[in-house]
Amino acid sequence: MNTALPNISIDCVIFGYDAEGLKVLLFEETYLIGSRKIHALKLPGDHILQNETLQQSAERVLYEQTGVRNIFIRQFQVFSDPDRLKHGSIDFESIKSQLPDRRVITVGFYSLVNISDIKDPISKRACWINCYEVGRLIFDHNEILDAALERLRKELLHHPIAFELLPEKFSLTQLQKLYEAIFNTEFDKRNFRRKIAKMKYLIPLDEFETGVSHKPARYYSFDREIYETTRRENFDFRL
Amino acid sequence: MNTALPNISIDCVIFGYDAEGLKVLLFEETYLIGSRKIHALKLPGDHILQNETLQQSAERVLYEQTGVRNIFIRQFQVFSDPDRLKHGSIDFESIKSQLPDRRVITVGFYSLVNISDIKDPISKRACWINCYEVGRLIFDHNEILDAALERLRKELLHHPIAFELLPEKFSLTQLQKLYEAIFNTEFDKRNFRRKIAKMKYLIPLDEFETGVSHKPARYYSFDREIYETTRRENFDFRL
DNA sequence: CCAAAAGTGTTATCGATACACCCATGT
DNA sequence: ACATGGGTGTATCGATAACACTTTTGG
Repeated sequence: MNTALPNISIDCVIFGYDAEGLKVLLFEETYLIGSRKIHALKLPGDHILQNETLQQSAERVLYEQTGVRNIFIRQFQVFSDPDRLKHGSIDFESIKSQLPDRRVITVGFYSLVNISDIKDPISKRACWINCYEVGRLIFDHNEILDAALERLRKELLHHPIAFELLPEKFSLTQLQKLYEAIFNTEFDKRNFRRKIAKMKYLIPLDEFETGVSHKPARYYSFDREIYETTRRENFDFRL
Repeated sequence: MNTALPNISIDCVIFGYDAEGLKVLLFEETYLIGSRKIHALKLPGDHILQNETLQQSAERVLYEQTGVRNIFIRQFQVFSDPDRLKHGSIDFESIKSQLPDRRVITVGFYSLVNISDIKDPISKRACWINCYEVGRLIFDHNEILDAALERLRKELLHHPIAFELLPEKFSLTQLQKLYEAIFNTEFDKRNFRRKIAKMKYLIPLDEFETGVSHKPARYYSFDREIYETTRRENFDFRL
């Protein structure tokens, strides 16, 4: 039988992107305090089962929340403070009786999805929240979210994961806006495009935006084949 | 009471450096197969206790093995394959009865120590092995070691952790040899030193090598203060 | 005086940055 | 015709990479 391991869970920071900016998928949990229902936001997560790896567990949670599979999702850090459940947006003592009476260590995963790929029926209790407007979450989930964003940025500097967040075909402006959303800054358009031009795995297509009242943008696509075969490990220890 | 959590352990990849090159600390475990004692090399590790974080657990193991505290040690990856104990240098079935009968997920830590800082009496069963000459280890420990080395290299490109491996005062040649050992390559001396010269937190001292039959090298030291205050996050997404 | 490692400079190329105007389209 | 965002080039500066000789010491 496939029981859950008692002391280990995973939590998923699922980043999504659309025209409004960078978002994160949060899940509304309901607790009873006395006879009052109270709602608290948390990251989606679960305990892991006897027969699955952490990776499989995270993919399962991701699928349950978004209905998509085969998506970029990666572990980034373990959170093991023995008191990690005692902090956060909701008073621990009030809900203690509704929580398992044992210590739980959690492994943080982060994921990138293209929001428009996701058909509506995610869980009714899940919602996309603008990444920079997330309020207080339950437990140590703010800490997990912050660490995920930091890691996402680091990763993005060296790996082409941005394309996970975009539709198959995208304009360079979309790509630039995405980078700007994630790094919370702005880039110069010409320099950005020069950089792009050096990436041989970004393929300019013969398709263009339609129905816009300005010069239509060319679409590009990301060619993973070319990327895998031409990427060079960059060697530089600038410290 | 401070019991151990049953399903979670940590394993430490402790890198050390001396004139002979980059080494890793391994631990000789003894198992009984029938009436024969057999020896197998593994990474030092332990289960974690109820009241400690993973970090504390790793620091405890590091202290037990090396006698040093306050050393750079950092988690890098969780290994959670349900069958992870079944692979490795020693036949799982033969020793199964000597292992806990449950699944164990392990968190890998890597650490850097200066071998010459370590007084002799490490555990009698521990030894330093040249990093590139490690044979087959028990369980999935080769995988953990490889991942640690990869992570060490990545980290070294952007953070000044090399100094953890060197004595307080060191020559530029020592530093270069260290980088060459870790990256398993060679660098041009002049270009290397030019790069060093830009790092304002590497302080040239008025002390020199003695007793060598060639021009004595100047010693340098690493100033963490200056590093912390002058480091800039480098922004570049070369993909 | 010899051996051994320390230390040092120049040139060519490449990548990063800063900056302003014309183009194609829908209304 | 105008408003909107798409698209392009140049000049300066700093970083990288390739390359060989002189210096200091101990033996």
